[in-house]
Amino acid sequence: MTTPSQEIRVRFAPSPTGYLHVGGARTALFNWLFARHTGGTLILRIEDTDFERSSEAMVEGILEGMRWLGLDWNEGPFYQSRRLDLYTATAAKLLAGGHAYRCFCTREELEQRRAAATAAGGTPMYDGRCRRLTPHQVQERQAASQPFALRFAVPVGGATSFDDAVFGNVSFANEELEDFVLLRSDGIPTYHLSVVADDIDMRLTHIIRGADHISNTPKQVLQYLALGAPLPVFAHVPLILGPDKTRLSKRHGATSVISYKELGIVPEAFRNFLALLGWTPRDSAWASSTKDAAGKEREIFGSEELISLFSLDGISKSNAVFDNDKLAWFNTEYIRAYPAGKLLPLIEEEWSRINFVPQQSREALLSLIDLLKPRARSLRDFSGAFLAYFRDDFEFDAAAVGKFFKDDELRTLLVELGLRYQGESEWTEASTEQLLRSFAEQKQVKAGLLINGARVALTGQGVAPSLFAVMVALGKERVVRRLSAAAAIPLAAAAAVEG
RNA sequence: GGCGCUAUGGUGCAGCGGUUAGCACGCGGCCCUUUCAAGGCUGAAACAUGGGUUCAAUUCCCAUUAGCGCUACCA
Repeated sequence: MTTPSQEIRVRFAPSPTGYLHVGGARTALFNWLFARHTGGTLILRIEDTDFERSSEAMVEGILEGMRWLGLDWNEGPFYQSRRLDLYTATAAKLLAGGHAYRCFCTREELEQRRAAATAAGGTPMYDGRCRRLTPHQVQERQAASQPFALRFAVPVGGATSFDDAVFGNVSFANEELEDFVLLRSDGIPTYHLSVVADDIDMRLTHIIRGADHISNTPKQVLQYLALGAPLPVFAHVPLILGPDKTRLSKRHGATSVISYKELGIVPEAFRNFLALLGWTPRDSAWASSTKDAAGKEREIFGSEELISLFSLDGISKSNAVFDNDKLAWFNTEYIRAYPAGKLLPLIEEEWSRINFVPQQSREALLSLIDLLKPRARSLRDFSGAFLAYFRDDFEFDAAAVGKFFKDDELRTLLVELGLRYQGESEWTEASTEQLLRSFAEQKQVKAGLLINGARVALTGQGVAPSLFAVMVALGKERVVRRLSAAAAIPLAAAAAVEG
């Protein structure tokens, strides 16, 4: 990491018209990684100039999403709705410099002309008629207090281009750009004006944002030029698509970041997954650190690694499909790798969601978590399938009962096994296993039958850690109690499966 | 429709003129085994199409096709 001659300043500028969605989250993440990598500054700016659609609740939702992902910022949040003076001043500058003009066309007129142009097979673009108004005509209309919007006067002819850190040189013919609106007739700035005014005012050096803004960029470049401001580096990041390769939307399921929290995803896993959607570490300088012991490429990167590895030139140009399976894999990897102490607070959040307070000591909880985490797919398992380890009130999984518990004789045997365990004084994995195996031999049944049955009776699940480890974790008292109650395990569950 | 961008297995990426086209997720098989994971071994699976440039194209150029984006007094 070299010391930049100029401080790096980037921003995440969401519009609070919805919750933080995965695309926005990745943009935020890339900005954050870039800022942290370069020792720069990350600014949070709320683009709420669309008063109709913006709300404070949405701002809170966005902040909550960022906090969950562990993305912090250095300045802000700034609200554009409170910086209106800057925009009108900037607009005045543009007007004074001859780069903008008043447009008296009404919304209705505009719509009509657009419809007509489309019907005629043409391109619906503002025809610039108010740009040709004489000073006298403008004066007249103003005197008549006709409402007007302020439009940018796009240069005639030529092209506007910029060097994108991801896409390279991108160029647009000026004749393709229409005289876009800077200030609406109510005096509220449009996005085109407020971004540029803010990006200049906040001295941003890099603009990292979604590729859906590429087409807007020339309009912004033109304003920088007109204002005599230095151009920042633009870096457009490809979009995230759903499995059907269309833009990610509610239709594809969870799109808000916070819904992944509710799904039991570990934030760091989500971050790792997101970082690798559209970005990969550039090999060369970090070759050793991106390979595992066997020399294969790794994909699990902690926050610090991600920060040190991040660079703009590792961003790919094509859109990426959000893959839930891969996210699930990252999640299990993180859950397995986390020490129990780090997992506990996350699990406690899960429990509080279902109003459950465990009675065990912290030590007991930690060892239970260590026992269970290799099999966890989600934090939700701890508030669902794994509940039998933490309390006596739990459900029997119908499929498990159906598969391992059909036999009536098995119930009798398990009850008897419970009685045997009751008489045991030693309680270790070895002793419990030995007792079960000799009991099986004595009864002339396969040990596996009892093991499978006992697993269901003890945990309610067909899937569990090693049975004898479970017995030790549960403790003798619980094991005896649950085995003794084996006869009462609901048959309905089994019937439901068979039916 | 116009303009822009993109195009390697099902998915995410690597490759940056000459490779048996690599890795990860997912999928199949085998081993391990008390269940299920994990783990070990292993298998199937890709350079969109057509032209160029070049001794040589997945790689460079151009078309075509497809996908996505923009096309508002939304952001």
